[in-house]
Amino acid sequence: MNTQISQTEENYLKAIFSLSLSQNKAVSTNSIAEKLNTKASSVTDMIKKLSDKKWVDYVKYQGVFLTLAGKKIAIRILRKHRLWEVFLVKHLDFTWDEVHEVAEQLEHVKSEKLTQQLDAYLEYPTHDPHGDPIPDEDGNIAHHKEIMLSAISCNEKCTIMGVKDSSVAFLKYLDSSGIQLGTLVEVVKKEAFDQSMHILFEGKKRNISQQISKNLFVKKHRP
Amino acid sequence: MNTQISQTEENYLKAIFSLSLSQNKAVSTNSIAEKLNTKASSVTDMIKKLSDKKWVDYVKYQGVFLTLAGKKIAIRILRKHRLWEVFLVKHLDFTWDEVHEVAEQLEHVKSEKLTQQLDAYLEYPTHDPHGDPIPDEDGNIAHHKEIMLSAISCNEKCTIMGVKDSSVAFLKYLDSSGIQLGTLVEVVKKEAFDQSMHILFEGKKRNISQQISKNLFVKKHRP
DNA sequence: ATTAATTTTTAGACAACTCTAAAAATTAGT
DNA sequence: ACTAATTTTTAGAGTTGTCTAAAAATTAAT
Repeated sequence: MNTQISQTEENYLKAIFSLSLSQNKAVSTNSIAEKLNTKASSVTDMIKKLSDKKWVDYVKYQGVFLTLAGKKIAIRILRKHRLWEVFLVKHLDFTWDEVHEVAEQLEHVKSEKLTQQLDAYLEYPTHDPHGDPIPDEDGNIAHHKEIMLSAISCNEKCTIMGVKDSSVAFLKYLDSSGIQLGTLVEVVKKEAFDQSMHILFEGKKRNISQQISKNLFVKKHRP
Repeated sequence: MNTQISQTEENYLKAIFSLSLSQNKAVSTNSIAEKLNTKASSVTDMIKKLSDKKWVDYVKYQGVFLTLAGKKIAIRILRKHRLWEVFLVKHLDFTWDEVHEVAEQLEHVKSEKLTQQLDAYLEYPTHDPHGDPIPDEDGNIAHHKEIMLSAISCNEKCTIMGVKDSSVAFLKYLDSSGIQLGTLVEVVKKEAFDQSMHILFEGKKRNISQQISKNLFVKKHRP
């Protein structure tokens, strides 16, 4: 059995990890296929391989769970991905909607020293440019409490902490609106009709749809 | 035909480029196989593919030449490799014998913006940590005149400009001797017997074998 | 509780890259 | 110039990861 992990295997573990975060059931073959833009039959093949290597627990027709070993690998890749994102934005003038594609490649570079030194060089950042937490060397993830802007009531204030949807289109929309991580937002009014909300930030007033407010993580300010 | 270049194809082009520098004949199948630690039959297969893609000119049993397009790709990879080496040494505390392996991975990351921004961030370095020139954006390489320390006469002075052999073993030897790029060296005496030479640098005297002096590029000081 | 719809797996095939062993071409030696 | 040694290519096969189409299992619906 080949002992070296391939980029493809890494991508599968990363996808399974990410899917398992938003549920506590086994991860289905189809959901993995959709996430990786591949076919269910390919996923089944790969899952068998990952299972042989003891990175997932697999029961036929029942989907998979990551083992501890598998989770460790997935988190290590996530850590690299997010560290590189910080590097690209902080030092190479990338915007937050440009980093993902390049980080997808950089995350597969294998060198313990590289990761550690990069972490140190960036001064041990805790979050990436989208507000997602960066796992530490031991794999601990400081996950933010998941409060969405859509859950904030009238006249309450909050700070933008992260994005749920990190598609290029959404990030570009935020840029054009002037909304960034750390932006202080006050909810002025909510429309019962379509759940859109009027918000106030940096002196500007805006109306945002529920689709927007449901994809922004916030930290509520104490009243 | 697949239009995207694979990492393997990139490595072949890089190897052919490097081999073609030290000769002006066609590059042989065997020499490529040796360089890439693979078998001649695998090389033949790949060469056919590269030839189909118009990256090499290939005549059966006669070896290959890079086409202009092929050379351009090879130089672009070399540029990325050396830029990353500079980054690793300058910012991430890597030593010059550690960088190669990691740069071999980083050089395959595909992003024009990444390369350009990295170049700018490093302030447009002209040489990598081994003294090898970094091609500019247009592929121009400022190649140093190839004078070896072994060709320097008694009582002449010179500066170490680069290494020919960049194996880990050789680089470590140099470190332990205190020889670095930029070190000013005076040739004190040459033994006719074994061509070893006595050199003086930074107040220290040393005897070095011909194997060493033949692998150090130098710039002669005007008399 | 059967049938229908959906999901998942299997079977067979293909593309990229690799290998070993044998055949063909080139080069070198006398 | 002819044989011997070397280099290169071909033929056939293995590995990884992918796909389509069909079969099997699970889930949903009446």
